[in-house]
Amino acid sequence: MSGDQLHNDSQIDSGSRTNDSHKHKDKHKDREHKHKDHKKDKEREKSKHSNSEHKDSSEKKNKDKDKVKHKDGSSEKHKDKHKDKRKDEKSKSSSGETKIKMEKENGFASPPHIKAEPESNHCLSPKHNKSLKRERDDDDADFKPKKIKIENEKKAKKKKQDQEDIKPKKKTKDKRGAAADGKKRVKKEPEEKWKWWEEERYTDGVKWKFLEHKGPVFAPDYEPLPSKVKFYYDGKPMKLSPQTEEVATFFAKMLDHEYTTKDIFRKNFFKDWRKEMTSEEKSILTDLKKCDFTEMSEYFKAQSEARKQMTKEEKLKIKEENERLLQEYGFCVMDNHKERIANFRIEPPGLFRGRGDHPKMGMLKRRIQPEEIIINCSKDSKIPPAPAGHKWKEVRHDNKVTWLVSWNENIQGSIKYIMLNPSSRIKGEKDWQKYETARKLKKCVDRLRNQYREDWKSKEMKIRQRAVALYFIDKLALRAGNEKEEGESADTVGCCSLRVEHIKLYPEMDGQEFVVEFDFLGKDSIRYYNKVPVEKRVFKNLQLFMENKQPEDDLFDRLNTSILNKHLQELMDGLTAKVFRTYNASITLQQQLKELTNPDENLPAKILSYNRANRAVAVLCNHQRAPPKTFEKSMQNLQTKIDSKKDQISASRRELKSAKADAKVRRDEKTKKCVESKKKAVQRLEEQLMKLEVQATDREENKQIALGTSKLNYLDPRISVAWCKKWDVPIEKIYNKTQREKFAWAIDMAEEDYEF
DNA sequence: ACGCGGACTTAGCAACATACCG
DNA sequence: CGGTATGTTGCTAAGTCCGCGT
Repeated sequence: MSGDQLHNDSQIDSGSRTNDSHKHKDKHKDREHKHKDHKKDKEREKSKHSNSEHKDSSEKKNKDKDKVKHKDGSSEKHKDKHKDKRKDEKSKSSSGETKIKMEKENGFASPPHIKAEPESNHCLSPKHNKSLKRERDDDDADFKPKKIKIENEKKAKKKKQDQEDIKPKKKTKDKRGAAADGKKRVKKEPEEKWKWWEEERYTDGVKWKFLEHKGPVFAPDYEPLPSKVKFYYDGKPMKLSPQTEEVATFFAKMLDHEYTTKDIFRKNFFKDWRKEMTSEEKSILTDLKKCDFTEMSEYFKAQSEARKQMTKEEKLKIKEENERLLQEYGFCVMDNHKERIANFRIEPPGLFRGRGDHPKMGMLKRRIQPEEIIINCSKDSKIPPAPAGHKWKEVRHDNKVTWLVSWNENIQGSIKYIMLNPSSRIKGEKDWQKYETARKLKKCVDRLRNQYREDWKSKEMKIRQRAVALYFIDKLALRAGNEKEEGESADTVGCCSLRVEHIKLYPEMDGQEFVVEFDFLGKDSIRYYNKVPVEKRVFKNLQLFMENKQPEDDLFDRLNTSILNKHLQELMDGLTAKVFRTYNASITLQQQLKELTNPDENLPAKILSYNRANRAVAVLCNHQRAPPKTFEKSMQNLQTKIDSKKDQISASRRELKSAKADAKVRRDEKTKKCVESKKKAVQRLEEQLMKLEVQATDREENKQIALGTSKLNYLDPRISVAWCKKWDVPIEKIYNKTQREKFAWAIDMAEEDYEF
């Protein structure tokens, strides 16, 4: 019934769909889909275990009586770019055999135990969330930065450090901290840290009232090579003009990287290099193959070797110089407070290397001149001077944005910015708000889920697609998937931009029904591979969406991120696709922590539990990393240690035994004591062994999973802080110094009973 | 609606710094 | 004390999403 029905229905509209889903703009000439880079992806490949379904109570009662059709007039606009054969070897990717065992950890993020709280209105009502705190009074009279509170941070810090270095009386003060971060120079923060989270916030898009900074630091000028370092063309030495030589050095420095052997890289490089050449050079240097950079390359290797061999003093000097630069340019004043800048250096010139199969790899990233720089600061601030003999492109005073400096980048034509550090108020507030939005989603996620399940039955194709896509985003934490211009970057996709070739449907597989196999490259060309059983209705819809389409056609041809987000916005104020990732990540952490933490276990075991919870999130979000180069070896080392520890234990046991025997015979105080101490020794060793084993497990499980990204971007830090408080785990075990700075707000405000 | 520029978040990797081991 | 394993920071590419102009 429903199947046939659907089928028929779909034919009604398949006409129109097929029509345009097959007309392709021909802008996509061809792209050679080589995907050589797949090696890496393969290595990382893993199969995620299937996730459990949302509760699917209402399943049976919905028959597919509805008609599916496109609303006529509905934009027949297809995202019909992908014509060419993007078929590539992906298919041969053996389905996830490498898999990382994670059992339920990677389960679907929605915990069953969250009951629907009764505030649908909460979510519906637009614009009511307003602020976490009172609004900031905007006519705040004395908001001008007359006095800068933390102005002496620098000095204070310095002094502190000195102190520290001199007399390590740190222990008293920072006993908990000492363990986790450096024992010696525990850098002290300035006494009273500014708690911006206790202040009112701006409304109406104003980001600051006062902003002063020193401008960017430019890349050092090019220093020509010593004349003894030769470049050869066709076997003959050739002196290059400085600009030409500079670009040549970029290539030389990459010589032993694999990508200098790639055609696209070489082609792009050579084309851009030639643009830098004098006409004479241009006429001579016509073939990259005849260019010999090896002497240059050797020279740079020697240089970096020499750098490593520098004496302590030399190194210290460099360090001091860097520190000076940081102190001068690394901070700004924003609204009365000195704040750290994230990236105060302009990106130096070099050869572009995108990630994955990037069509622009090898292109020359130009050196940026002051004349290309836009400075943003407040009118009444001291405007940073341009370098001598130069001027800025523009100085503007836009307090509706957060950046201090911007420039255009020549590879993608995008804008680059200098902005503040994550510890800054402006970033922190935003981050906090992000988690508040996710918590708001928590309150209405059940309603939303019911909604999209209903929409699977809609008669409008567009709505069905939207609903299925949303299901994926929710269940699998996929990214939204904006359209990308073809040929501008690597061919990667997200949910809305999935193509037919990226999924395979299996009505039945390994005893499970309705399995969808995903295999595509996502952000940063990281492979997403997963086999998921889905609800029947989803499965049927997918079949419908795929009817009469080519592999390179869009799966959701009536959907894009803008349509989806518009819909989400209507369901909940502030809701967009990425909120689901945040929500599902955070709720998974919370729930996993609850599940995995064993109150009786010791500290290392608790931390392992935390890492496992964290890992469950990383798996959900597909945060992968290349296995560390030294992984096997370090694993082996650890095993050796474990083995020797075991030996020690048995030796120690034997001693204990004989001591006991001895004690039985001699029955004096001394031997008794001896037994006791042997007993202790065994215990201690066993504890050490445990710790090592835990470490080994942790590391093994972490082989190709990156925890950092989720920790930094997806997990409400208050969950972690609360967990630490609850179980008496020092926060330093979970967050390093940078992370503690970024999450200072959460550390300060979350209590042990915090609920996401 | 749509396409695009702009602003801002999220991402993995490499270089660097520090802890650790023999 | 030097060399290596491990943790941290810097770097910048690659996403998301919004708002504007058409």
